[in-house]
Amino acid sequence: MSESRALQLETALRDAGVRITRQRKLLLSVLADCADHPDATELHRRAEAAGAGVSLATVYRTLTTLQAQGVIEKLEFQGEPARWEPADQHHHDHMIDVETGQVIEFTNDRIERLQAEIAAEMGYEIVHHRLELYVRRKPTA
Amino acid sequence: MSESRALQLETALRDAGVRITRQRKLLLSVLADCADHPDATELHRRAEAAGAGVSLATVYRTLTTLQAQGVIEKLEFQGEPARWEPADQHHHDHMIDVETGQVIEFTNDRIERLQAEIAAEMGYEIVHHRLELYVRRKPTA
DNA sequence: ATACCTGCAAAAAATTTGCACCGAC
DNA sequence: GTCGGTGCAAATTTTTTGCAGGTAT
Repeated sequence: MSESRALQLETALRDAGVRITRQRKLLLSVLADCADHPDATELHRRAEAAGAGVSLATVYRTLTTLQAQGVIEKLEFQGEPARWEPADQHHHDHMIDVETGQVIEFTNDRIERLQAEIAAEMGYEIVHHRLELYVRRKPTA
Repeated sequence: MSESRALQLETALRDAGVRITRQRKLLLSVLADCADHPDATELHRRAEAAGAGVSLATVYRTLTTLQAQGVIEKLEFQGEPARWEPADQHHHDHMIDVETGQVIEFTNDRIERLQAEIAAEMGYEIVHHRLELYVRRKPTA
């Protein structure tokens, strides 16, 4: 399943003129298995753990390439190194639990619409946006 | 005016146990004059331009101190160095014109409320948030 | 007088890049 | 075979820190 997802991407990338090297294959498979939002160093660690070698420089270059192809997305939370996630079909925002560091994804159409309205009112259109809620679990009274 | 604002802050800071040094006075006055959102290097440049000297290390340390005192706020836009703004009485979000880099401040109560609702629905309370709209001027058809 | 602050220069942390070699197509 | 990709190590960029001396209170 995540196996086939990675293969699917390889075809699409090749069609887009991106060469499928051993390192890229490896990173695609590591990314396909991500349930979380790892940074470059962590992805490098996982890739190495998966057996084959990749240099950290190549990890960075590959992430940039895959982002340009729309395959992954870059997340830049407060002051941490950049994290990455497979590009999803549906846009979503992020909630970060400040205690645990856990990242929760969510969507809300009303917020999306309001953002577009606000921009439009001021004569702009949205290219992209970033909404992050830094939260704490509510005390269960 | 911005003169008195800086003096006002000096008193408050002193009361909070923060020593008012020549360098901090200088930075407070530079910050009070900011209509924009400069980064540490830019603040350093302006401070030097204002006559007296400050080391960049001190600029960084002072910014951290002032942030801890709630006097200024740190902005971290996409991949750029951190920028700073005087802490305002009223919270606001930011719109960044991707063509010009211009930063526009805005507020929207409905968005604020929706955010709180979303967090609450999932059992969280918001500690703080970040909403950035990266926008482009709409073609005036 | 005593902390706390500052400058300098070195260290860190994250990411990028030059260059020679290698491998996908 | 060609052109783009990779590894390595060095460079960049932004920010932090150790230490010796300075200064606000």
